[in-house]
Amino acid sequence: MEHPESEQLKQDKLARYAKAMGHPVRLYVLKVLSRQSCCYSGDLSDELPIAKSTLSQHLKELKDAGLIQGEIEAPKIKYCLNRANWEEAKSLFKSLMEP
Amino acid sequence: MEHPESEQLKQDKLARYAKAMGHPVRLYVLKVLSRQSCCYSGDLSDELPIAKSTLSQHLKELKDAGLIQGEIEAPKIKYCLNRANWEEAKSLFKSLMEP
DNA sequence: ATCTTTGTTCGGTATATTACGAACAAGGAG
DNA sequence: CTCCTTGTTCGTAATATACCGAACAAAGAT
Repeated sequence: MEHPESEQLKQDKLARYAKAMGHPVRLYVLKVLSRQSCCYSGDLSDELPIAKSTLSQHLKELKDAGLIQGEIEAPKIKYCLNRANWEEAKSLFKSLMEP
Repeated sequence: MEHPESEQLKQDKLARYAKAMGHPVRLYVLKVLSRQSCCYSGDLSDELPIAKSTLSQHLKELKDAGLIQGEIEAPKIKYCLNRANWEEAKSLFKSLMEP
């Protein structure tokens, strides 16, 4: 019997998730999204003391890491957690920290 | 009744922990240490395909983030998890991901 | 006192991150 | 069509990260 996924691969995945979470702004976004279904970029922009373009960059990083996803709802964009990957991240953190 | 610690502060702490965990090598070190009490830098060096100096840098980052601590046991250095902070990190991740 | 082992620190380089404002798209409103 | 709103992308700059080999420091071994 072997692993369906190598430890190495899991490690790299978790590192990727952790890295994406390694900034206060991105963590804030994730917190908001984990507590409500979705939100608009503008909502976040109102609450955060950073330029729109900077926020956009952070959202892109979260998207690239697979933690969130955006859906166009013109003229806005609705952001939600990527639930599947969020659960995966949770499970990877758990198995690291609660062996 | 209020928070003994502001949400903001917790967020920043978690971001700091997450950032420290955001690299495969550092994650590997943490995994090893979470499964055995301690280890020596040399043990890690043998298993990792990176220069000693690079490993040393990663260990320093983990130390600066408060996740590990080193104890001199000449001529080696024994590294252990910083249990208190490890538990704190665990709890912060939990409260983010399992609200 | 010299050698050896173990790690850290230094110097250097390449790449990545964070941030901003200005310019640019996309699409609804008037 | 022209304006307005919403976000992204571009250009740029400062700082941080990741990595290596060489030099250095500490302390036990010979």
